[in-house]
Amino acid sequence: MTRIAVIDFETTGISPSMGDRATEVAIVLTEGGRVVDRFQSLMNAGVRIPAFITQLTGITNAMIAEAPPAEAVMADAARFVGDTPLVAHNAGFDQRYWRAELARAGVPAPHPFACTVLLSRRLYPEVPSHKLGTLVDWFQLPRTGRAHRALADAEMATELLARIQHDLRARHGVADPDHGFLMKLQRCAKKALSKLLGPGALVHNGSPSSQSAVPHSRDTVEPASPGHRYRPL
DNA sequence: TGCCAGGCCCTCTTTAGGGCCTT
Repeated sequence: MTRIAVIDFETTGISPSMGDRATEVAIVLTEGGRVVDRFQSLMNAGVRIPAFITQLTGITNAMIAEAPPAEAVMADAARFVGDTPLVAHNAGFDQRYWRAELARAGVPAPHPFACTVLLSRRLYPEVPSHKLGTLVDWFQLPRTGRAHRALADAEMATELLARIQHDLRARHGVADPDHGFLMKLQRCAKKALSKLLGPGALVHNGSPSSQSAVPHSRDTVEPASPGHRYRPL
């Protein structure tokens, strides 16, 4: 069964190379397109959170002060992921934090990252914006919590990934759009898409509501609740 | 308060510049 882990970080800024650190990580583990496990934790990296980041995410310095050390959280996260390939929305961002924070924890980070922004740009050129929130609204995907919190964003990215995989099967006849195929698709030049997806690769069929119903990836699992580690009952 | 980076992508391009996307 194909496993994919969808990850999202909340951070103090946009660049770990400029000293920014992760403040929260969430990972949604899927198997065969269904959510089978979740991991979420705030983390204390010993840095202060800028006010505008608190305004954006709702994560405060007081919340971080009570959180476990970043190195311990990242080691747990790495154990949770194992060798499962990762997916993120704007994966370059999350991959940089994944590598930077795991390096601080002394843990290797060889995981390949597929990117739902790149996949969305290739599959849905008609969408006016490829921001996660815009795509969720466009496809009428469920929202499970406050945007810009790690677990809620990871859940939304998981729903978007399910939509992408559904459309690859239904519209393009891809029997198994696994992580390897997603990596190949996101690297594929737009002019070469028809070779990978067929002659109708860039032909969309109208508004999202006119398309066939897509089963949600979280339909069979319990909704998220506060805590450090989430497991479906 | 707004900027900080990095990779992708488009175009009035390719010897470049700027928008998008993430926090």
